[in-house]
Amino acid sequence: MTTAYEKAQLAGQNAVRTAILDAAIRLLADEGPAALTVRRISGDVGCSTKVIYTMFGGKDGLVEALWREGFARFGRALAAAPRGDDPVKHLAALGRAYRAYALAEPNYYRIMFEAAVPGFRPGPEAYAESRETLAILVGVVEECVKAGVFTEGEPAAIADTFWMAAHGAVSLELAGIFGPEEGERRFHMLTTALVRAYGTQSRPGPAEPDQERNRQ
Amino acid sequence: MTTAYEKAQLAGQNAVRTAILDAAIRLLADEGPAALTVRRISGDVGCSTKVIYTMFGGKDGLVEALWREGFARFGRALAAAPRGDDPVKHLAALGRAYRAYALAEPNYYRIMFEAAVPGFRPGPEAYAESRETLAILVGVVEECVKAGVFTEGEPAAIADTFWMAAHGAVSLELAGIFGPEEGERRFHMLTTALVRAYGTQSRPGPAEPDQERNRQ
DNA sequence: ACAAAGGCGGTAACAACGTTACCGAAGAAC
DNA sequence: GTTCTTCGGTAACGTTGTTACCGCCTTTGT
Repeated sequence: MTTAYEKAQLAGQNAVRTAILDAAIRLLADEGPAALTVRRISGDVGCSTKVIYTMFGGKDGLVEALWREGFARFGRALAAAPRGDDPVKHLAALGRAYRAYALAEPNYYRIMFEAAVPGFRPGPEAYAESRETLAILVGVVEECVKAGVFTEGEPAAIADTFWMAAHGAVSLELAGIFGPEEGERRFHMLTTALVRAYGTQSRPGPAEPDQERNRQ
Repeated sequence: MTTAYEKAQLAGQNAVRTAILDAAIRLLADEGPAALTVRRISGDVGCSTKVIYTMFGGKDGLVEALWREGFARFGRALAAAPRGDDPVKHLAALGRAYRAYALAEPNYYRIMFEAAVPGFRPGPEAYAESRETLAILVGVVEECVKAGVFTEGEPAAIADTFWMAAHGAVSLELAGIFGPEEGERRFHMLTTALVRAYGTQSRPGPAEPDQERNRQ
């Protein structure tokens, strides 16, 4: 009898690598980050723990691979949001896709944005990758500015605030603060408020000295 | 020679309890949630691990005590925000106090809002306590509505969106996405945008059927 | 084609973790 | 004064991530 692991072993080390990743992905989706133990994964695959160390350099390496996988899925989910004809509608669809992804794959989201695996912190180049995933959001905001529905402002900064708002909303919802129905209402309320704000932004004109800014 | 632990033991079990909590608090602040191990805490206090189990029922019980301590500190920080004469200014001060607390005691914040201690999930009554801490925010929003600067809307819902926005901002900043200076700019931009949005909210009047809401 | 060398992987161990069974001691109850 | 309960220290158990050791297989050199 040949196990699945032995078959993958014959197919080359790349097949073993993807077999391990698949097992980890299934484990993460089914039972959450706490089930991601080196022994459990190697047991599911049918190999020893040593293989994970030679393939990924340790648990952190494997989690980083999961981290990248999560961002890839996240990016595809955002790219699949209906574009429509109106950049504002595209922006709204992007927001719904953001929340839908976080709720559909909460364990990936927690690994990506909340340090769900105790020892793991993504490297500095990982932050760049996260921003790259959110580049699509910057593009849509740029279109909104060009179309004149957003009156002024740096697109990257505006996009960041949408990101912060969406992240805060789904983060609290994932934490259990809001139920699903309340979560959707609040998410919609927050994002539409932001759209309204940037549509009615006062020009830098006179007055409004913003003297409160640097107190505290 | 009498150790600090023996002295506390003579002073009653309450003194032992606070001695353990103090050690855990110091450990959390100095080295983060990963350093919160039963052995380490009991070693610092000078007692055996068993005491923590009789006092708190296990590590989760101790972490829950830290969780409550964090919310108490958070509540005091929010209450200390300068009230001023204008509810909008009070709201802005509240936002700055929110961010300042999260940056000043990030490990508490992570325990409270991101599951920084692996096994620990706060109980259902804990969510009620978290909302109670944020009640001050609801009160300020109510004042803004009464004063007419916020044109309409349920104060609790509006307050929730401010909470979501603030949480998302500091959560991404704590994750290292934004540097401190950029973090402050983005935080200010997001919160002022929300204030602007609720000040210019369109009355439920005609048109605006909001037909995008329940698609996806 | 045969020997030498290198690397890959399984076994078993190590340190550290949360948790608990055991048991002695100390105080409470009658 | 005797008994009984409760509390805490010791030492263990079952986990975890990680690695030293050592065969076995593949590859390379001639």
